[in-house]
Amino acid sequence: MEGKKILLVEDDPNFGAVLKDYLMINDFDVTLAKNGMEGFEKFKKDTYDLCILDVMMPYKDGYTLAREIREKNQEVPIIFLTAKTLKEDVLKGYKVGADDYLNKPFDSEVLLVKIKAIIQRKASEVKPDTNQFEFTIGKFHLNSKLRFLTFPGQEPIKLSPKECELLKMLALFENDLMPRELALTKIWRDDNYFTSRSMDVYIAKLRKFLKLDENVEILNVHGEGFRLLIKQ
Amino acid sequence: MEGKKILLVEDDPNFGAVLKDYLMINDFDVTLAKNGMEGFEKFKKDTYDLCILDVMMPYKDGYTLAREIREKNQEVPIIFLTAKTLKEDVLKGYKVGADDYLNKPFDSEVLLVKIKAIIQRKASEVKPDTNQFEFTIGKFHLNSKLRFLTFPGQEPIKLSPKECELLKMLALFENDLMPRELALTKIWRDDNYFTSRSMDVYIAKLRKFLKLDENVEILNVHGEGFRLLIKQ
DNA sequence: TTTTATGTTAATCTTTGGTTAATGTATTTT
DNA sequence: AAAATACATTAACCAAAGATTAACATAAAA
Repeated sequence: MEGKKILLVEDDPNFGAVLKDYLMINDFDVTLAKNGMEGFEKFKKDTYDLCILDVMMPYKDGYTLAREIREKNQEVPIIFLTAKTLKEDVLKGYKVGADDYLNKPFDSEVLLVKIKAIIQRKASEVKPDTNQFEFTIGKFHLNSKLRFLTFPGQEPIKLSPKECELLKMLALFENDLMPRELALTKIWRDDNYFTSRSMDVYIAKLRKFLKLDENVEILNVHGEGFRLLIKQ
Repeated sequence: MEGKKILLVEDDPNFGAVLKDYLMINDFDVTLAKNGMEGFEKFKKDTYDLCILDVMMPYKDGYTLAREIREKNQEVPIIFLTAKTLKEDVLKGYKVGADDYLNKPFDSEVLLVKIKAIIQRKASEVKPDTNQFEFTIGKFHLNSKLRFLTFPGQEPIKLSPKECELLKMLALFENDLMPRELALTKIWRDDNYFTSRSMDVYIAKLRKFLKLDENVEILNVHGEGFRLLIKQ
């Protein structure tokens, strides 16, 4: 549950700051945006596990923002914060794809319980895309669930979570460019100098493993990303 | 969604009847019980897709009933109806394993939306067959009802409830990953540092028992969970 | 040729898991 | 009621696994 990324969009700066601090104390990684516009910009730039949106905001209200977020991402859970308890609002929220509704003023402990319940629920749902976990990479076979990379006549190689996720993503883009930025935001959940270097380290590790099959190779596309090349 | 069975436990006969009718008009198959005692009797006699429990009831309140229901069945969704909005009550409800909370007076349309959302969610969850209680684990045989683990030429080993549940869950995932989080939420009903360590202690105990058969092993998948490996 | 991006190794830091034993807690036996 | 028991949780310590960072080397682009 630790380190889950939350996008908090709240126009009241005091309340926003307090709530952010409270969530961070409880081991969430919180990004605060002070209006709908900024919220959507931040949403596009990163990958979040949960969005908490204030309904009443100037320029762009919570519902509009939620609809925009849903266009980009059908999965991410959304919680609305609202002072209103009007039925139409609640129904409107559910229609836009809300996961829960919280009336202000609310108890922080209740919010925490709800957040945990929602994140846990989402985690246990079957995701159609991410569900594939068996890959053939040249003579190799990758099981990304058990994190095993097998090669005929060899003991299976155990992969670390990062090694495994990276190789899986390369395999999904087989022979095609896997953008650097994509791997960083999806796997490292952050895109900066250090995570970028970290990724390079992992590329080196994978190359070492993949040496067993001379027809498999990870190529760099300068400034763009990497390419898992599988010859013939 | 049609014909789903709902157990409605509500002591106010007027309100109960109205709600029952409303739900039946909306194609649910509703059984009404007028107190906790009767509710539990009816629950044991049939299989329901959802329970809607009033919190405030004479003799046996909704929480107590929910706990009893949870003992028999960890899966069935529970919605509480309550006039109170006290924080402790909400938290208590979630701890007992509630799926949602509704404050009276509530809007019937909202209730309907919630019911549908919850039933749909539960339907999409994968549930391993929890009724099975006989397992073959290599040369071992586990009876999870009597909590006996037998090995040819040995006195049967008596297992404690936790030992047994954990081994059973591992057996259900035989040779596949049993996610740590799943065992914690299902068996320990909580997922935190201490329950996690407690589980590790139980894994150690099970490993000790399983040593008798060198083809049976509990492997760890770092950060993910455990795997009951049964060789050939 | 100067800057920027990548390759690689090793050191350091962090998180997770294994194990034993002590402590807590409820139930049963005496 | 006290003692015994069975079981579960917590603590403590160590080991293993994994991730990041630093440092230096090399390659590609501006």
